[in-house]
Amino acid sequence: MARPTNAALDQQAPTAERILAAARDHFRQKGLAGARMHEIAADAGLNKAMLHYYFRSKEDLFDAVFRHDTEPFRLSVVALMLGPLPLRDKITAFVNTYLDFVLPQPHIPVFMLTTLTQFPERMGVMMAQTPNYRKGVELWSASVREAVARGEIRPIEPVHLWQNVLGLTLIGFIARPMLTRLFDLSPEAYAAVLEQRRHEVPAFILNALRPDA
Amino acid sequence: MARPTNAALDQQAPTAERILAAARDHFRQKGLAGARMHEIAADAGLNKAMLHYYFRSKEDLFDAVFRHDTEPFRLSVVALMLGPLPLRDKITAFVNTYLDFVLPQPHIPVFMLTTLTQFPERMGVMMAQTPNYRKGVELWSASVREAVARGEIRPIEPVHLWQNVLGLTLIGFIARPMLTRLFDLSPEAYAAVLEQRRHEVPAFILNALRPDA
DNA sequence: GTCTATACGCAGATAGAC
DNA sequence: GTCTATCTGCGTATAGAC
Repeated sequence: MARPTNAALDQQAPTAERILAAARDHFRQKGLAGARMHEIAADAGLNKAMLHYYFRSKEDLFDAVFRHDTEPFRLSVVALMLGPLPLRDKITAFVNTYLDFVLPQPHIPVFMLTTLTQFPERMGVMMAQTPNYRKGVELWSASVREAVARGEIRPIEPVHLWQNVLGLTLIGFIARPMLTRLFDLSPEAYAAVLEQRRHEVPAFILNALRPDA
Repeated sequence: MARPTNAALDQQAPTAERILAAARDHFRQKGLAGARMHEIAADAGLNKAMLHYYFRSKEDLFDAVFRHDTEPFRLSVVALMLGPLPLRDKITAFVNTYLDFVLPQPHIPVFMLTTLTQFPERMGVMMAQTPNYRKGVELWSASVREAVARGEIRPIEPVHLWQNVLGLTLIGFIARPMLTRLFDLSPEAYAAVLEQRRHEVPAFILNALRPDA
């Protein structure tokens, strides 16, 4: 017998895990306000009381989901930024790391961004749970400025380059409903497009940064 | 006496307008599920009953807001795509059109994208309210392919180029909470960054597309 | 730990006077 | 058109038996 792909349906898993897995699906797709505790309970094969037994309140459950969804990714990115790679390799590595995390769970980007927009105070909480993030950003900025000074890349501000990398990488997940309709793409065709971003995005960025000969 | 900037507070405006203006603020920031009818009513200087008198239900009110927020922009973009400009000018014009629409109302991008993610069926409704959108997309794709064939730009698929233009243009509005914290930018400094996108984005794209000499 | 039953509040929606 | 008062259902959360 094949294992169910969704942990929420795996009756073997410990109760807390089943709840978290079910909660993820609902919070990612409907947000904090839109999700319903009884639906989460049903998907986890339990009733509402158990949710409150394991996680005191809806907000606590939401916090657990949000943290679980973002933490490993944040830590990877900081590690990457602190690492020894030269700028262009860091860019490529970031794109690949992002796609590896998000392709299996394509709702995460919208979930993260809308949560941070609706509750900006959570950004502070997240940073507090991300050691060395400030050092990572400073190293990024420094290495962009150095590359510019050395003439390796065209002049660009670190904020703008970071924005460009991020925007190009996540747009496919955020604008999915729009892009599939506009270009009339099947789910399979769209999955292929997302996979192509792995090469398309770094190539686009590195071309844009290439200085005149 | 200066006119209040927010139409919701303008006691002179017709009631329906005041409701819509107040509703926009709430739906943009909290979404359909998170917004509260009595809060919208209070901001419009009315009570809940009036909201239901003018707009039968919460969903109807939401639809009106969503349409109002997206329609003029959609129509502009289609007009632009159907127009006579060469590809590179179309890209620049798109960026500027987008920024003109969104800079004064920076919550719109997240509002639009989360709405379409949570209720993908609305994409169909939107398309039905956007005449010639299909022709616009086809013309875009054709002109990208022609430019590639003529060697004016590096080879790239139309979906990818469209994605890149969109991602680079809207990321600043979507990732605002993240970027301001990471790079420690004041609201004024961040506003300046967004304004710089007007030049930064087209320059980045045109560099990326530049074929080898 | 897991359940059933229930408390409690609040949100959306309506009735009906003015 | 605008209001006050009210209905109704539903959603979170708790009590308490097993």
